[in-house]
Order: sequence, then structure tokens, then C-alpha cells
Amino acid sequence: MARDGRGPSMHDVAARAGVSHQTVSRVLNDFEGIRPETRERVVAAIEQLGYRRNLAARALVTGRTQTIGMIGPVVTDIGPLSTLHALERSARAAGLHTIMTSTEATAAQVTEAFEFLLGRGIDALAVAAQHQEIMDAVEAVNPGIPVVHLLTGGQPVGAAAAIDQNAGVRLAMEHLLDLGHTRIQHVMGPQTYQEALLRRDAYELVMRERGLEPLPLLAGDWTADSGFEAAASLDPSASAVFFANDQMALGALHYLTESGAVVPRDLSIVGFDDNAEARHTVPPLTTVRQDFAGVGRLAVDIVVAMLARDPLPSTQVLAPELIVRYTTAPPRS
Amino acid sequence: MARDGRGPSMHDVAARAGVSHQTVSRVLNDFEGIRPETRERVVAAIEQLGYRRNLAARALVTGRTQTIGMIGPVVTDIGPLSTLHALERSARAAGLHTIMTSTEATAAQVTEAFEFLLGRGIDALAVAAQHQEIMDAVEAVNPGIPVVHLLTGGQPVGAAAAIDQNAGVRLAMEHLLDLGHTRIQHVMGPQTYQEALLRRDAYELVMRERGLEPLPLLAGDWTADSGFEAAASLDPSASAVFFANDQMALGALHYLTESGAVVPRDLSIVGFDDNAEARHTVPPLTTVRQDFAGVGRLAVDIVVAMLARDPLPSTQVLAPELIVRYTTAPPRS
DNA sequence: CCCCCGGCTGGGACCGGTCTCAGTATAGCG
DNA sequence: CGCTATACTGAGACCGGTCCCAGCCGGGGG
Repeated sequence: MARDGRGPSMHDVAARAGVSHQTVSRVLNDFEGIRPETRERVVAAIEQLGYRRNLAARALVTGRTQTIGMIGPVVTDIGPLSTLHALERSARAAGLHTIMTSTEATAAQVTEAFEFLLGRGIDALAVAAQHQEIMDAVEAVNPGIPVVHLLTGGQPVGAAAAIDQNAGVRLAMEHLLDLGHTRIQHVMGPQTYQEALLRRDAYELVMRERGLEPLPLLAGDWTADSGFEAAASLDPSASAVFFANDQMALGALHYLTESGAVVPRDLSIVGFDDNAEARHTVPPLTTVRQDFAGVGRLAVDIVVAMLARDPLPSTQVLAPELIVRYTTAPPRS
Repeated sequence: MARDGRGPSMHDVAARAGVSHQTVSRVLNDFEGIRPETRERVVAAIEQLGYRRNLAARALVTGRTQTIGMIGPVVTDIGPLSTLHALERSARAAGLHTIMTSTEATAAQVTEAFEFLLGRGIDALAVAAQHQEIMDAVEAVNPGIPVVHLLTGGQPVGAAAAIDQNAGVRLAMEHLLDLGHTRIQHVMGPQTYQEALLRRDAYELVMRERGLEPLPLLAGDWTADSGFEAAASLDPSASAVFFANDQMALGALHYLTESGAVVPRDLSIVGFDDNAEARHTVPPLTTVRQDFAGVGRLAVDIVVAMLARDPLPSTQVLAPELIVRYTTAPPRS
């Protein structure tokens, strides 16, 4: 059956099921008038072989693809997207093209997106979705093409391009600690995100290293809204807060200003990401810059190497950078 | 030659150039050892026929596509992207798939992206790039498939789904006028964007309608940075400023706060878009909400209708909505 | 008992490219 | 002048699906 790198074809399925390729086609296209037992045999064969229909062949004969092409603007304000865009540019430079699908971060949807891309014909896949279950889902599809994960935070998950989350948190925390803060609280991202967990763990680690007890954990969902809400529940004894991203810090700044607190006099704030707005919050936000574009470029290097079957360190990690602005100062007392 | 909806094939080119399909293939793949005059004949035939290589056929035989698939997160913070995402969801509901390419907004890059998608096989195209030159470039490719433009602001450009820019500006301006402002300044977006021009024109129109002289025009590039800068050049006599988007308003708020002005007491500010941060600026921003997702859904309706050759009003326009928060108040005096 | 009809299945052409292999001039050499 | 090497071109198979049409089988009607 499957010659060289190619997957099984309709003929392979037909042979295994003991029918003709035509019958397989009919099953796939939900034709009526197929004896149930025949259909079952075909379905079973498809299952066993892991057969996937080749959309290129289909498009060739039907002349239609059932797909809408979209041309969209380049976005660099949002981390993962600027990574994807940098990847696209780098790929072009390497003579490769890219096609993209966006999806909710559920296993089912990612699996569907993956299957679609596979059918459409791709030589490699880059996934920017930092949920554990998604990595598992991608793993489960097992397509036989190189897969590289983006922005995993440096966890070992096969090939990956990431930014060192540990180092980033350490930069933020040590900045606060050096200013003299000891009551530092953390507002984490949603539990489903690897990065949120990594940042939280790093926060707790650094605190313990200094012999400090972590303050009660608060959680948001990355949005400014959730930062606003979290700010209402801050520990009164905290003198500094480390937010897992800039958006939440922005929301918190809103709440704090509204409730009469002055940042950084009353409370120091640190964000994470250094997005485009961070310079323009009031006051401008101290944060940790992540080189999202760099991750995209790195990913292409990895893909190209994997495509050429070059052994390459499969997980590449970039270092973040501390950007000190005006939301941090020594504690008040 | 070209049967039904399909474009010309290699054989058509070969016939016209008086060579074999194989020779055409060699020319396309930059093979050496082709007599210059032969090559020229082939190139000329390709040109005349508007031939485009079918990537599906190529992928079928080579087993490679030279493309990297990307799976990215859903983004709803940024207008055009949430449009694209809504389009993707709606398309799926209609049994259609989508593939996306992002690109700088230059004619050359968009043309390239379009050619690529066309080769890859698409039945329709949605373009979210509001430059005039881009619409022209897309027009020039003339692919013979339905094309729908997104977010054009309601300009007539073939099929389009848009938000009524005129109405949006009118909402913002009339809100300010009703509060008693007469010295209203406008900070527009970059001149290359249709939407920036439309908003500016609408601003001037409304002013003139009320017998008011527009104040000197300022321009930014949509970023918070540029809003910050623009705020430094505001007309001292202005009592209100209408920004062409929220990001610029956010940057301006930063500048104003820093320079001791109190919004809205000293100056009223209105933005445009109602993005996720607008609720959390200090103070929260009065702005005009655009239903970006609605545009995406509308676009699918249009595409489906065009695919079915249903006559449908080709330009669909959605109404924006005024969101009054805390950056507007009556003028001081 | 034969024929026809309908349900189900198979065979082969075809989509538009690329690949392999072979063929035809022309030039170069002895 | 004949033969081989070289430059260029052409013919046909093939990739993996879908389409059209034919064939097989069993059952019901004449």
C-alpha cells in the first residue's frame, strides 16, 4: 500500500474492504443505495488505515474546492499573531507558502482544522495554541508531517519555538524584589493555558527562593475586563502585583485609578508581553517584552530543518527582556 | 480551450504556442535547454491566455505542496480580524471552508497572495484591506470567481460588506454637537485607508452642515503612538476631539493626562471602533461601536449568493452604534 | 419460465499537472 | 562521408479522486 511518504489512497481502502474504489467514493460522499454491511466494511477499512481523502485530487476533477480564500491585514499588536505573521514572512523567504486557519482552542476544533489542512495539502504544521489538550489532540492526529509548536513556554513537546517563561517571570519578579517589595501578588491567566501555569509556577518558585510566601492567587482570562475585576480582589497587604499579561494590567490600572489609588506610589504593577498599548497606559506600564516575531522566524528554521531531515535541537527558546517604565517604585512604608 | 468555468490549461498554452505540454512545463519550471525563441513563444501564450498553473494538479503528482499550515488563535480584539473570524465560522456553518493569508497592504503583495490562493484553489475570495490600490489590484487579477470586499465603508466596489462610516461619524459628531461643542477637531487615520478618508469627509460634511468651519486636520497611523503625538499638536481652541479610532484616542489620553489636562472637563474625546480596551481607558472612552463580526457573517451570505448566481444586493451595509462613556461632557466655558 | 426492472457494484475515462523515456535534428569528430 | 554525442522536444504513464456508464444479481409480473 502506501508508497514512500504518501498516505493510503482510495485504492488501498478498496482493496482492504474487498470492494472497488468507486464504492469507497460512494461511502465517503454519503450516497444512498449501499448495502449496510458493505458500508461498514469500507468504514472499518478507512478507520484501520487512517485513510484521509486527498482534497487536491478531488479539486482537480470537480473544479471546486468549497473554500473561501481570505486576505487579511498584518497584525502585530497581538502576540501570537505577530508570531504567525513573522512565520509567514520567513517562510516566503525560504520559498515556502503558508495557509492559516484560526480556531477556538478546543481539541475538537483544532483536530478538525488540522484534518482540513492536511486534506488541503501541507508539508508541515505550526500550531499556536498553548493548551495542553491541544498539543495532545495534534499528537493524536499523527499525520506524518513535521509539526512545530509555537509559544509553548519552553515545555518539552516535540519540536517547538518558544520564549523562556521562567526567565521572563524572573526578570519581572527580581525587578520588584530589588525595589524592596516582599508582598507581591500574582494575577494569572486562565488555567487552561500552559503559559499561565508556567508563569504562576515561576512566580511561586521565585517567591519561595527568597523565603517569601506567595500571596493568594488571582486569575483572569487575559482580557482587560478580567484585570479590572481581579484588581477589586487584591490582597490589601500587597505592595506590588505581577500580572500575567499587559491587558489585565491595563484593566487593573483602570480600577485602581478609579478607586483613588496612585500607581506606583500606592502599588507597583508589572505586566507581561509589552504590547503596543503598554507604552501608553497611564502611567506607562513596566512589563516584560517577548519577541513574538522572533519565535515565528525560529519556527521556520525548525520546519526547514525537519523537512530536510536535518537533526536540529528541536526546542528553541528565546530570552525575554525587562522594560521598566513608570508603574513600579519602591514600596511605600 | 477553457471549458465551462475552468481556466486555460497547460494544453491550451501548448496548443497556442505550437509546442507540447511538456515544453510548457519545462518553461514554467525554469528548465535549462530550451531554445530562447521557443521559451518566448510559450511565455507569450501564457500571457495571452492568462494561464495560471493549477497547484492541485501539481500537488497531486509531486506529493508536496511547499506550504506550511498554521493553526492560530481566534482573535476578536482587532476589528478586521474578528470580521475574518466571524466569516470563518459562518462559512463552516454553510459547509464552506476558509484559508487565509495575511499580507502587507501593498498592491504587489496582495496580488501575490491572491495568485497563490487562486492556484491553491478557492471558489471565492474575501479581502479585508481597505486601500484603494488594493481593490484595484484585486480587480486587475480578474480571476473569474466571486470577490467580496470587507469593511470598505460602504463605497461602491463590486460586492462588499461594510459598516456605514458616514452614519458612524455622524453619531459621534452629533453627540459632541448636542453637548454644545463647536470647536471640534478631527484626528484622521492614514490617507491610504479608504476608511480614514471616509471618516474625514464625513467629519467635514457634518461640520459644514452646521455652519462650522472644520479645524486643522491632524493625521495618525491608527497606533496609540501616533495618537500620543497628535495630541501634542491639538488646536488650543478645540474643546472636543474626534479620533478616527480608539487606539489613537488611547494614546492621546495618555498625553493629555501627562500634560495635566483633565478629560472630559478640559477636553472631550470620542474614539471609533469600541475595541476591548475602550472600556478601560482612564477615563473610559466614549466611542462608536462597529459590528465587525456582523460584517463577516454578511460576507458569507453574499458569497453564497454569488456562488449560486443569485442576484443579491451586492453591497450590504451595517449600522454602527454610539457608546457613551466618560470622555465627553459639555464644553467648559 | 422468461423478461424486465431496480438495487447495488465495478470499470474506465478524465481532471491538469510532473515524471521518465524516447525521438529528432544538428553539430562534432574521425 | 558516416557515426556518435548533444541539444532540444514530444509521447505517454501516473498521481488520487469523481463522473458516466455498464454489469450483475435477485424478485415480481406476464
